Amino acid sequence: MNKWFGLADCNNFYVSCERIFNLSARDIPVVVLSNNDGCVISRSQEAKDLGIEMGIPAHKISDNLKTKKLMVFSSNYALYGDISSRVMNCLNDLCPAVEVYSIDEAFLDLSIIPSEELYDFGIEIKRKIAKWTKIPISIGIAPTKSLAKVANRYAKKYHKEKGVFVIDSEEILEKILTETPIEDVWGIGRKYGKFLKGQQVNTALDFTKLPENFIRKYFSVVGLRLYRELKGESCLNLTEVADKKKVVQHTRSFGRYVNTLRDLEEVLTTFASKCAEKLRSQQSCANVISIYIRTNLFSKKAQYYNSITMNFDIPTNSTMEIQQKVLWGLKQIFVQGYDYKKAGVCFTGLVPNNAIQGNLFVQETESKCQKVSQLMDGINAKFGKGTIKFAVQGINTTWQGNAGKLSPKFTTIWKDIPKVE
DNA sequence: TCTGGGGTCCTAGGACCC
DNA sequence: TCTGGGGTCCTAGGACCC
Repeated sequence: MNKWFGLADCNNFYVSCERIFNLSARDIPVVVLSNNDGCVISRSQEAKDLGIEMGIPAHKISDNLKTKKLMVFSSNYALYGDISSRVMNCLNDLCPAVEVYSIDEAFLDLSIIPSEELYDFGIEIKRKIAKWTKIPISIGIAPTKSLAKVANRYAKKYHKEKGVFVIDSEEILEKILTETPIEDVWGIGRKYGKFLKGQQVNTALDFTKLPENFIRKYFSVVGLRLYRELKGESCLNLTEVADKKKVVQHTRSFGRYVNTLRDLEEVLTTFASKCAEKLRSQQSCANVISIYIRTNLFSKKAQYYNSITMNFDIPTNSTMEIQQKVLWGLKQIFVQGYDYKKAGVCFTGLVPNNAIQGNLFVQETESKCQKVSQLMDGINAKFGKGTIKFAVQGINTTWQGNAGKLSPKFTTIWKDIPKVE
């Protein structure tokens, strides 16, 4: 039996989320900015038409703000995350099997759908998602995941009205691959794209015509898989259950410069506490923690970067234990006299809670710390994030990033729920 | 003035073991 | 003085993704 993969991808996802509740954002150019209102990370079609590029710094679109009717939003991840899970739930209801690939994309296993019905099936999914969630999606369908990606891109670009495209014959496959520039292929980034173009490999079709030993020589097995997938041989399966994270981190730029040890303590213990919550929510403990602090890379002033990596005697996810480690580590790397702009905390060596190796030489304090963390999680779940935290995390967190254009958390906070009057 | 954040996988090379 | 070969594990760095 033939395999059929679908790729459902939300169009301009963050912008589309903002448009659900904000009617004045429809039909005009809209962009959503990254954390700290730094860069453009989502654009409506109208904003794309204005020539606003993906990833450009926000200050470079200030002209558009003045002269065009451009609407700007700070990113509202509480909203996007919630809308995303609604879309994914709908896809789960409609499809035999779903792999959530990112906040706005999912692979679908459509192998049981008769091939002559695939297109209509795609149209129906799209129609229902639009009706149920107000999010427009595009769907690409093909015999491999990589080709479903290609088909999806093609649907967005050339079949915008219908938003569905199926690669179901050799002729169509060849035509699509010819019309897909190599740098637009999933898995071909800037570096490989440049290299391939230098070799006169300009389209996805050119790539599939290369001899296999060329691929083996210049690409890893990832490239080889892609090569085979583009030729129609399915190498990547659908994985319905997401694995636990292998790395958990929290890094942010600040809304203002930070110069004191005390403020950095607030920052890093806050970041560490967010990570600890993430670790507990996936029932993992960490063996290793790294922290770093840095000045503003884009500034001409004196630069400083330093990091430290520390091991725990026994893997932990307890906020208290972690914060003690952070405070000690920060003292090792902090140097007075710089304007700090960014910091981060990263946990690695993650192990499941129930598979923790004890340490002969350390007395286990299993522990009040654990209980305190669990209690705090409970309180914060009930009364809202940040209801209770450690004093070291500070109260007047003036270093927090800018988010001047933040929309309400329409679907996740009671007081923000839209009212009909 | 203002430039994001969180991930994955693979490979090469060094340390170490028998 | 002569000093092998096969293997594992870990880490850093690079490439990519959304």
